[in-house]
Amino acid sequence: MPAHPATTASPPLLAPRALYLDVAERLRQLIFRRALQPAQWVDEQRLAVEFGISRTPLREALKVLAAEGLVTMKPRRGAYVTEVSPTDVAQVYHLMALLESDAAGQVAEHAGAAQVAELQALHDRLERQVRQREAFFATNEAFHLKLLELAGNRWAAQMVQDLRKVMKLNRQLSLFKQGRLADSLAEHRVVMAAISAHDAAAARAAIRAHFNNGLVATQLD
Amino acid sequence: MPAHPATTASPPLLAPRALYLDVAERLRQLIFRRALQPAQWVDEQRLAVEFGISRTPLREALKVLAAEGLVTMKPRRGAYVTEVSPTDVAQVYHLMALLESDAAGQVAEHAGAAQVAELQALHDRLERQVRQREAFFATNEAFHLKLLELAGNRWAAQMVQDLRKVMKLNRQLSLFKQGRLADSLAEHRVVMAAISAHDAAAARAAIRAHFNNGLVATQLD
DNA sequence: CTGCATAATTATGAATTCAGATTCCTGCTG
DNA sequence: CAGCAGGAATCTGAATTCATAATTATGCAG
Repeated sequence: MPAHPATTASPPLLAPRALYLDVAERLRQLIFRRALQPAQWVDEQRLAVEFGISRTPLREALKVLAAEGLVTMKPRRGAYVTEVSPTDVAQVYHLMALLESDAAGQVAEHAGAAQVAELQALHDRLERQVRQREAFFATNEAFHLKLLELAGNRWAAQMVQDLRKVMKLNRQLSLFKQGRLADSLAEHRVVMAAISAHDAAAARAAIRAHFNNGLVATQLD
Repeated sequence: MPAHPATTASPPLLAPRALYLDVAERLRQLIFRRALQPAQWVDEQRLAVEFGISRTPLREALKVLAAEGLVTMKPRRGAYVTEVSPTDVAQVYHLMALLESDAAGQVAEHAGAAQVAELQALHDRLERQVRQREAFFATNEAFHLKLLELAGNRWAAQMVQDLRKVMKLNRQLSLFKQGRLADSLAEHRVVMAAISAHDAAAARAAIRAHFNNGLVATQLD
């Protein structure tokens, strides 16, 4: 009788998930941190050595990033980090406003007390992190993703996640602007109030205003 | 007009485009034609032989389809064609309504006469093809994509294209329902009228109604 | 005959190898 | 000295090979 230390173990023991997905995530981080800059050519060989893997999974990951819009594949000359124009930024903000305002409306209408509490908890954390830019950034993203999750449309959630990845390509993120953090927080309060009051129209309007202000912030100076 | 840097030169002479993209398209066709059915395992080796290629570009293509949501990768056991539940169908219709109604509003507000004429030409073709299911289907898709193109948001256009791919996974497409073609055409007339009149609110409402009716049609019988 | 352990087969995931195209360098020519 | 031709080096894209996990088949014990 074989002694099974972990018969309950989930299918992936040593390989939690596919390597190419890990590599894709590492590449995203490099791109977001500007270790790979917009328009820059992606050196497959160098990265494969750096990651300690072969080019095969790296190339698979690059194709996923290409489908997400983070890189562009040029035939016979490899992958290039996508450049995001001001027009792109405006279009992506517009779409995020569209998708998230719809989600906020749904949540305001259908969310139960427990779900609203989940959102409120994230919002409260935001209030406390207004002085910590990085933490605020992370919690802000968590809040928006939770909103999408509560709305219950997995396709919308996936889309917004992809759009957020693209936005991170843009150095001029609104949250990095002077005074924007406090403004953003104030706008979040309005969103939370509308959702708590189950006022769908107000929630939609608040989210639209939030994203519109965010877009305007990126366009200043 | 200062054209884009490299619009004049045709980069792909002998290599029209990347092989993995061709393979991805062939796989999509197999999936849409039910040669690969929902929940079915995708046999890499068989397909590689069938396509006369190695498994490498095939696996790259599968990763792209996974990012699009057409297949699901299960670690250590390959790719499976995505199953689309009735809930998924409803969610995807909702998103297409959201994105396209916004696009229709933009077009109604900002499109010039030439652009409206382009749409009208496609609509006129639809009117003539009401008895040819396949042709109607193709022109219908062309109309919707043209609408997105005229709205000018490339991210929205890409999203709707991906959503349409997912919808094709569903055998119960509304256009295949009895009497739905004629109804769909009537709804398109309302959309065209609103756009021609540059009535954004009416255009948005017409598109929403169009998709809502389409969703309801998939849910009947 | 049923159920489980073990061996053989098969498939996935990744590394390696190979072919062909592109780029870069060198040296020649005008 | 500039510009181009030719060739070496480099890189992409794809095939092939290899290791390991999963599946199926087989045989044995109860």
